[in-house]
Amino acid sequence: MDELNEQRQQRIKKLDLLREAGIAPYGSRFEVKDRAGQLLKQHGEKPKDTLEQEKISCTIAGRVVALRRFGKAGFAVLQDGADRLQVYLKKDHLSEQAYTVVEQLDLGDWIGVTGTLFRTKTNEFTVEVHQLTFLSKALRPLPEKWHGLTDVETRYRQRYVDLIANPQVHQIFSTRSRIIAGIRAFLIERGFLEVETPMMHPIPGGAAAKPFVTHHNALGVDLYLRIAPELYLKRLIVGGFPRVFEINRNFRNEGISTIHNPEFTMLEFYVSYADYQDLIALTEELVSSLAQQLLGKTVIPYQGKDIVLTPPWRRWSYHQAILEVNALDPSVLQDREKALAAAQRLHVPVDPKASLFTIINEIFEETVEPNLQQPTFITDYPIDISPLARRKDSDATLTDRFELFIAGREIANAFSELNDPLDQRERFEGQAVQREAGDDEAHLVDEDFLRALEYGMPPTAGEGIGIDRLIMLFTDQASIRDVVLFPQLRPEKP
RNA sequence: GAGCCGGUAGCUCAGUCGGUAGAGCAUCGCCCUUUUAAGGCGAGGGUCCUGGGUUCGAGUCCCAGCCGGCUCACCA
Repeated sequence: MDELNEQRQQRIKKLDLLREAGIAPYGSRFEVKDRAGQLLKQHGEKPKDTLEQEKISCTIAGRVVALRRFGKAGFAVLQDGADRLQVYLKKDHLSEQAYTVVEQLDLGDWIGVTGTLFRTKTNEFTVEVHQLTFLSKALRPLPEKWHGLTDVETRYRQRYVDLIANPQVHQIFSTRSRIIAGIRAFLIERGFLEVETPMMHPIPGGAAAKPFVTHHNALGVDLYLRIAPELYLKRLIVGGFPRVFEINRNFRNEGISTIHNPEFTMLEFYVSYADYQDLIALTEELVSSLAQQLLGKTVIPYQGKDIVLTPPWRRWSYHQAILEVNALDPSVLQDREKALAAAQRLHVPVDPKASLFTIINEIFEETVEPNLQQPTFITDYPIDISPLARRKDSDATLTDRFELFIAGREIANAFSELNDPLDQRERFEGQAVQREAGDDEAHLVDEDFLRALEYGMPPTAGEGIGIDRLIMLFTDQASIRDVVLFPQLRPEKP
């Protein structure tokens, strides 16, 4: 803090000077009549003469992000949302008090101005200011004007500074908001009801993941931050809502990486009477139409490569993909020893005691997933790794399920829901066996969920989409931390 | 959790072989009424991440730790 004091003390001194001149350094209401972006759009292309004839008056507010003063006049650049507009501050045009403000102005301060639009000698679209209202004093200096703020730790810890200094970061989070709004509109248009289900669960369910634990004092019970909303949303299908969705946070007590944050945003939606094939079509339409709407195209750049979101996307069965990518004989899918040998040959590290489906899944993750750069629906997952999904009619060892991969990452997971309460109970019991065998992420039996299914759930298809990863794709970001406003970091030392 | 890389002024960064810690921007003073990385002249500003050690002497070498990034592990 001490090293900051020089600049900070200077600014506090100016703050006092403003007070002495009768100006509130932390003001109140200001009637903003115009926005910089809208002025640029409406008048920004008009030639000098036209602006001089029209004498357009405007009132805008914003943060001073550049200041070029000379003698008794100067230019400031105001940042108003995503837009920047230059204002001209000339002593002759301002009251004595207003010019006092100009003299004490620092980078970072907020001001409101009223004036007329014109073009400077260098043809810059500018507001000639006649009235100036001081709105708020910044006591800390802004990062350097040319390089901005690049220190990654500071960018994440003090996102407010990142947003001030880096317009492209501002843009990413604006896009994030528009993507989520677009998804919401898409679903509501198709008859979905948006719902909110509990974030605190007595039994963490709906996914295989380690939960965060918390405690409710009055009830005297431990609760878990949800790892997925799935089991609650299906209760609502039982309750008779035919189409529901929820966009909200899930919490998983696991590692942090460029594609994992402990809290992340998930869209889950459920469609009565539909199956997973219907969701394949819906997913293609949702993602490609969002791309068209927000980016104006369905072939989008991601980390130096083009991703083709134009439907239709590739469909590839889980087992076919494993066999084709590795040129394996189908018998490895049935024989644990053969699978183990194949894994070793392919340099896929596996526990020699692992079950057949675990070995096969390791091979899938190691060899197939990285190849799924263009959008691909991997279908027909084995039942052993799909405890909530409906069995295939044609093969009881597989499920009516798909996962969507783009850029080598899982983006969505969907299936025809298992609505047979007796089968579901058996699956939960199978999970309990896996849990006892040491898999602490196997699903827990949720008796109330089973009771709900026993009241009858219509045939239903459900899907979860990882919103942060989708946003990474749309905004061409390599790290989830760059699409989450306040990513999780170790607490700062006091 | 492991490996690699990084942490020096408010910000962006240099710092040679171990020998008094630097630049640009920002800040302060003076000049300047159309600039736009404005300009000119002058000035101030440092827990070199922290703690040990080696040394006559450490930003620099060694050890331990903290924080961050990336990769891996983990995460169906």
